[in-house]
Amino acid sequence: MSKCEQCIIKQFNSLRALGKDDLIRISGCKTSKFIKKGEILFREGESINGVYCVKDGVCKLSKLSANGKDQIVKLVVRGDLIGQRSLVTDEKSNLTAIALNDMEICFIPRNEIINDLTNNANFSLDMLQEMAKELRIADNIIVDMAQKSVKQRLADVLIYLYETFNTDEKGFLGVMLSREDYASLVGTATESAIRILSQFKKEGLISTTGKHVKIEDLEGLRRVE
Amino acid sequence: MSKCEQCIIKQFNSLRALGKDDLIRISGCKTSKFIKKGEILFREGESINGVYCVKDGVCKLSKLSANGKDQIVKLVVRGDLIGQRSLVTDEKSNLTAIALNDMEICFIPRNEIINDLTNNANFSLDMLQEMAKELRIADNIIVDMAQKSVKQRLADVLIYLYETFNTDEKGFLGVMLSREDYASLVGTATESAIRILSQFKKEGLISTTGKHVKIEDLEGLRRVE
DNA sequence: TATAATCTATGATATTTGTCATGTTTTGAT
DNA sequence: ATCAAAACATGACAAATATCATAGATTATA
Repeated sequence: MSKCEQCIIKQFNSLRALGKDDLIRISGCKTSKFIKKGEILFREGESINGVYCVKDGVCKLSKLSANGKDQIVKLVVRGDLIGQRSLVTDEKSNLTAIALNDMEICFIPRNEIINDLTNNANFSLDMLQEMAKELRIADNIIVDMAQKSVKQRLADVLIYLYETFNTDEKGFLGVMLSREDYASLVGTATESAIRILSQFKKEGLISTTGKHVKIEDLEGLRRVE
Repeated sequence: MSKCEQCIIKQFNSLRALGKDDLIRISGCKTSKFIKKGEILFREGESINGVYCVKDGVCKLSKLSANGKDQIVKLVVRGDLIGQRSLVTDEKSNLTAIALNDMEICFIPRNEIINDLTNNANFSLDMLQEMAKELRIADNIIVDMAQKSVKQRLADVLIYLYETFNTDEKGFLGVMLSREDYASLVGTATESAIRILSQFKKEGLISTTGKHVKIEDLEGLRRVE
């Protein structure tokens, strides 16, 4: 099993703020897991009791709305932590986490890391900064959800995916989502998402082969209204 | 001018986590202001360079969307801090703050408080917990924006206002918003907000006298679909 | 207190989005 | 390779929401 103090992934999250001794201690009690595509890490309402550090793969954080549809709030990628909020507030999870890929993750139990939060100002400040960034992003999403059309939001999602996951050798987006996931990211009906993707294809903005999506005209997507 | 160390308002925000000495120091360099209804505290893109502590009154935090409409992201009330995010990340403001009431606020310059954030683990942890709560609320708003109808969102807003501001002697909501503000909170056109408020009146859920709104049937509002 | 400016209200209509139905394609398991 | 299940696609229609136009009510101010 790999050691936290040597792991490059920690550069991408608040664990970078911990000292070597703390990392060695944490390394000793962390567990490492492989999660298969589609598997559930945890559900809304469950206690997480620790934080996950994503070594590889992608995962969606979603919430069930009153009308029975899942809304994806955030995609979590390599290097991200999951569960900081519950760690900090000691509440049950507000979201459900489901792997979109095969994932490799490490789990650090709450007991082992909660003291670092109260004693290590570097660590808590780093986490505070990360959370401040997330909050700004969330505010921007609220504005977009309220003010942009479904078509614009779907174009935004495609641009976001392109910029976040890049493309594979063949030029396809580095993450494969179902049409339902697209709908759930945008906050629309699955049929609407399908229709708009079809329209984008006709307009030459994207091309698709099954679930594989290729961005053909990034600037065109940016111009969608 | 009132002294921070004796001020009861600090109980409601992270300043409660500071020690007496720090509060006395901060008290010595804070400024106190009265802001009139409609006045702008700061605009999107400006540097705030400190935090505001709201002693009295209400203020809206909004963001201009691409289509030219303002979206209200959050209402800030007595006891809240404004500008923590910018304090933490040292970025310019992402939002515009406009008073909905006559307000009384204190301003604490960044330089005076930033060291507390890096040195005082109690303070940064408290702020981290507050921000974690805000982030959960923001996630829930994203889901509501994406999945609920305008009518439901407007009913939610009325319930939120009732629970947050209570009512005056005559039973009217403790905060007075324009129809445009209602629309901007919900994320819809002003005409749509007006129409739905009219409908709520006809259904006996609320009554209005000019800008004054009275909740007549709270449970009915909760049942709106 | 007049008068302009702003806010509220409502109708008519267009546009967007959701829902239901149906057929096709892809995927996964045996 | 075959079959069933799931995912994708599209048409037809309904519902929700936005936009434009217009008029009345309220508010601020000279």
